[in-house]
Amino acid sequence: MTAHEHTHHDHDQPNLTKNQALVFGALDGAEGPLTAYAILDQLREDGFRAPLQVYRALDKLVEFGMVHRLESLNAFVACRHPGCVSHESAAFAICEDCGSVQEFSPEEAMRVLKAWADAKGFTASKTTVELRGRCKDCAAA
Amino acid sequence: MTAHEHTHHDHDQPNLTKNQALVFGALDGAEGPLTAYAILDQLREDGFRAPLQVYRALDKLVEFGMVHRLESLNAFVACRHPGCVSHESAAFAICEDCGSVQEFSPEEAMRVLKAWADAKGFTASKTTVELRGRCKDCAAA
DNA sequence: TGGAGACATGTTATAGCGTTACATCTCTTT
DNA sequence: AAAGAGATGTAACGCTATAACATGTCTCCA
Repeated sequence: MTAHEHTHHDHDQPNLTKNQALVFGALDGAEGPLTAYAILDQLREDGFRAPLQVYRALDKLVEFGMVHRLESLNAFVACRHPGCVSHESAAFAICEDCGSVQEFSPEEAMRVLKAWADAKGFTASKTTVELRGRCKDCAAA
Repeated sequence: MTAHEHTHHDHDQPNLTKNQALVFGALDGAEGPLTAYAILDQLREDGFRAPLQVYRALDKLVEFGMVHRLESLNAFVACRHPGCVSHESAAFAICEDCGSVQEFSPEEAMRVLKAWADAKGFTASKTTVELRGRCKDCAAA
């Protein structure tokens, strides 16, 4: 079972290893983001025993572009790029009331950031954009 | 000694408490970002003994807009807003080679993000924008 | 004047997130 | 069969952050 043949952020679904498939399944089935330890607890019945098993799988899944890390939460979500846009331009709106996360692709904003980077000679390998606040539903409640 | 009378992200320099002043001094004198524990170690000779002393001061300094938290590093930097722009629109370019951090204010990008949020009914209380990559100097080397 | 309230501080313990180091297993290739 | 590469298992540890509780230090005002 191999999980290679990948350049970087490929759009093809790679052949996942057993652990990668289990971790992705946990994230894909979850409503919101999960921490590594939450995933570990969920996968104990599948034989998971140590954090490293989760982190190793997460590293690969992020590399494949199938999972995003939310820096401001120290948590992970399965990728739901609306319209199947580039994984490079992902941004997240995180509701601090209900914990929901919306993924979106602010391509115009990303262009502006890239323009700044180009002008400064900065080569960005990853761009993190996260909005923390209150979602529509929670604001209405 | 008081450190109040603040609405939110005031531009006035508040009267800092002893601990706040020490922590801010450490960050302001540092070349790059510092973790809370690095600050703690640096302030042991000033009587600091526990992480909480640092975190309490950091919370206030962030609230005052004098310090930014870098989510992707779990570290903190003194604010160096070029041109004294709003603390609300701060972004950071973090070099993974040399550890340097450039703060900038991509107001156009922030406007685009705010427009998305408005359209979705999302009220953002904080916006995190961090570029990870390679700075000009390190690319040249 | 002395007590109440508000805020800052001190201290210990603990919870949560992530990695190092090392051993083993399973395939593929030759 | 031997060698190499990648995946996995396990234990121990280190870094990041907070909970809970105790104490100190002011100001205000009855």
